[in-house]
Amino acid sequence: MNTATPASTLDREVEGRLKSNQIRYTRGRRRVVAVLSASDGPMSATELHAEIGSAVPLSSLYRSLSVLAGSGVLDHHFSAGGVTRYELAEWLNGHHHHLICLLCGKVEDLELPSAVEEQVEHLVARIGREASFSPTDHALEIEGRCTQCR
Amino acid sequence: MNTATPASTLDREVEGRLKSNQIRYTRGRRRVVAVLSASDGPMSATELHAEIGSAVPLSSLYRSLSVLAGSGVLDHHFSAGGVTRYELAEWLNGHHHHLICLLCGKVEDLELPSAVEEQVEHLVARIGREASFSPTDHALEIEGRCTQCR
DNA sequence: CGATATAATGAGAACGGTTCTCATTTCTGG
DNA sequence: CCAGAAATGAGAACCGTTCTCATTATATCG
Repeated sequence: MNTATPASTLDREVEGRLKSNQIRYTRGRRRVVAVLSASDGPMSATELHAEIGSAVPLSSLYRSLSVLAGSGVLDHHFSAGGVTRYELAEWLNGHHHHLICLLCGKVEDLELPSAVEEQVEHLVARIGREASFSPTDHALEIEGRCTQCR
Repeated sequence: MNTATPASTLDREVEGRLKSNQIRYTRGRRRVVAVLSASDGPMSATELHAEIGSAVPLSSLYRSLSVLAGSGVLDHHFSAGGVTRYELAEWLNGHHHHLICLLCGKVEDLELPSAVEEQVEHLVARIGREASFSPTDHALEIEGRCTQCR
């Protein structure tokens, strides 16, 4: 998702970020970014593999994912079954929260109205101050049943 | 954690919950609950094993964890390396959020002042309505650096 | 353009947290 | 105590992920 950022712009941004680390923006990595930018939530290696096809073997896919995450192009988070899911990092995708379906495991991105988001930011900052913890990121994770599983 | 609930009361509550499902509250399971009730954040099977000692072998520990989670005594969530961490369910431990250290991986429970928590509840309810999603639980996950890793 | 260094790829083995199997042991209720 | 049900323990199996290493692609410089 990112209709405000056409693929070419996205690619340019990613390429720039990678180049500054001497990392090449190869075909396999472009596919990963393309598929993730079209998704409305984080995807696992297996899901990406299914979407991309056997052109990018699993071992390469896994490596691309960790390279992209390591250079800040992707964010990752962890779900049931020891599975890691990836999505475009927030500087590419925008800050958002997650709706997590307890039945099918699907994770959907959720962007809050800016007024509400501001409240959350304030809250997080205050918590950091009071708990002597240095927050760098936050997400409201809402668990429940999605439309499909209702 | 849970100074308002002495171990014996906790045990009684857990035992009741299990009994209604024909599940026995055995020594190994008591140890798990005891260690978790003394922890200030969720623990992995490995961490529990280190704390409890070899009296409860890993295979039994894993089974106890899934039985306890399955009957609603424990909540679980997922972290790096395919690791699942467990903690007392909210009806035993109280509702809370998480401070997650990006460096050492430690997760600490965080209870919000009730006024603030109420705001969050409202927010979650509203989101559910607008996104046609049925929220059953939520947590604000705050990532950053903990006191030790500062 | 061609040479060379550097990074990426692909196939398969290895790893590690978790789950499963099954024979044995422990509980519980009658 | 006995019979049935549930839990245990040791080890094998599972599966997502990471590693290894030989090969291939890419970029840069002369």
